[in-house]
Amino acid sequence: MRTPQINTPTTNAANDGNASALGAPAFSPLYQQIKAQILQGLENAEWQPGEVIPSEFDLAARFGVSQGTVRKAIDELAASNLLVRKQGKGTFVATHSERQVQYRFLRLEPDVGTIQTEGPAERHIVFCRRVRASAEIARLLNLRTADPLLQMRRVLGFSGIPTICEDIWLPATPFKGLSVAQLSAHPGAMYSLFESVFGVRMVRAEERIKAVSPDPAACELLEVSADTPLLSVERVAYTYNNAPMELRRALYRTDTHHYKNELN
Amino acid sequence: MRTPQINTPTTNAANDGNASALGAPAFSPLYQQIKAQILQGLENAEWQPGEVIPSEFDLAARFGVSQGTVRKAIDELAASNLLVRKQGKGTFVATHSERQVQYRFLRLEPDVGTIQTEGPAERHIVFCRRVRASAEIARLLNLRTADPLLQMRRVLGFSGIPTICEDIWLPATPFKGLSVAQLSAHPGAMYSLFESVFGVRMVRAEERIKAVSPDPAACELLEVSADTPLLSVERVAYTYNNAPMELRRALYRTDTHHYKNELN
DNA sequence: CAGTGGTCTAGACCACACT
DNA sequence: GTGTGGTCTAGACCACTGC
Repeated sequence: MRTPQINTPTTNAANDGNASALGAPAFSPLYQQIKAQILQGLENAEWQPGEVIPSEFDLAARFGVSQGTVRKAIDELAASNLLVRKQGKGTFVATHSERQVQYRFLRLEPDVGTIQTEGPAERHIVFCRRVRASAEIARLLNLRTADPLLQMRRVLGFSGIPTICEDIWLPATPFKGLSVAQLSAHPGAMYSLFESVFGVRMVRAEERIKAVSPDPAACELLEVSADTPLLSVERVAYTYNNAPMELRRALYRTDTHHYKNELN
Repeated sequence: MRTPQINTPTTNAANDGNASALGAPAFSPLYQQIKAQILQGLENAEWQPGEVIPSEFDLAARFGVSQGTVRKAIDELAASNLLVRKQGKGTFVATHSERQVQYRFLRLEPDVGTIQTEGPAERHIVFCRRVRASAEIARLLNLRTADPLLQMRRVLGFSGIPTICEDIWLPATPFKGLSVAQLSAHPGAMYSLFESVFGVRMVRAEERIKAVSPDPAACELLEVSADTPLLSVERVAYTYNNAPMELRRALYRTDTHHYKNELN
């Protein structure tokens, strides 16, 4: 939000082709630069989740471009679920708590057709403690080995059946002060808490899925026998700038549920 | 491509608000109608995969709208991977054979970092026969029970290790004449053959994933013991109009590979 | 060079929400 | 009504491709 400067200062309007003669081949369309500026505003928490951002005309004036250009920038941010447009009201910073789907990245759904709404799911936190990063976890979270982490284990159940058992690792610094009490008290999903209390917004995630046999601990927590195959889902969730902020290793029971994926 | 007519004939240019006073609340933006018309052209095979479609200006003239409106329609079709834009050359009908990724919907990748390119994968067709649809398969493919189907079973291997075993069901009518010889002869992926020989283009797919223990037949084909958990992937692939055209039930070995998913 | 898609503008009007 | 996002237009110029 600092610099209304665009590309080379020489030709501001229209299009100025490559930025600098004899320079790097870097050229990005105006709307990409606007997009980057708005993204910067989001990272700097200039606007909080749920708040409106300035109108397209305001932003256009601020950046010295036309409304259509701002529009295209916002279009892309809205497509990445970072902003939400509401006709007649404004453009809002996306938030986790408002979402219909309580579980942002959870792709598990019940086998039976429809009626079973899943309800709010029973949550049980097994433990929450401070640990140090193993080499592997450090690599996935882009930290150094032995960096401090928070680790928690929890079980999610649907209709009284424990279905998901997951270990969660978080870098200690951004989540300083996170406690079991907080986790238990918070009504909504975990990402909603991260957002409202710690200002950490998860933007996208990558999952790696395998089929495994459960270890004894998981057998007990999920109440299954040792020969029941489970879905192993390793998820790394990212904030802005592709910065990894969370690692989850979960085991899903798939006798009554399945992992649903849409391919385009 | 038939009717250059848009919404109500009364006001062609600009925007005419709701189509008919006192009529249904149906209103769709011009670019959506253009999009539908282009889609119609794709369904009617007016342009073949790999071919160019008319330029934005040509289409704009044909439909009696501005170039920007056509552009927005094409934008959405390109976003759904139905069209591919190439600057300076034109807009092309998307094709499977041209794709870098040989396997359109396959999300399995090797665990080890990078170097192993996977190669072209070894393919082995176990059988291919005519069957009749069970109630369940008929439901998934939007057919009637006992409708004629083609069923084939095949095994895919990477680096000499059999990794995927899948059953494929296809409605017999659109795929009349498909033979093992054809399948074996065709160099590329299966969807490429469907497209070039039978004119069936798969546009999107849905997968349901579970963890299972293999049945004896799968054990033998995949060379694993009965207590090795496998990923069960049921995929329904759709053409235009959300018409299901293929059902696959696959088992993936996940000891050396994993299913990779990106969540946004 | 002409033709294509890609970007940008300025202005118009529509649909929706709030007051 | 005013202000917001949503659609549409007409025209300009840029970037890339191929003749």
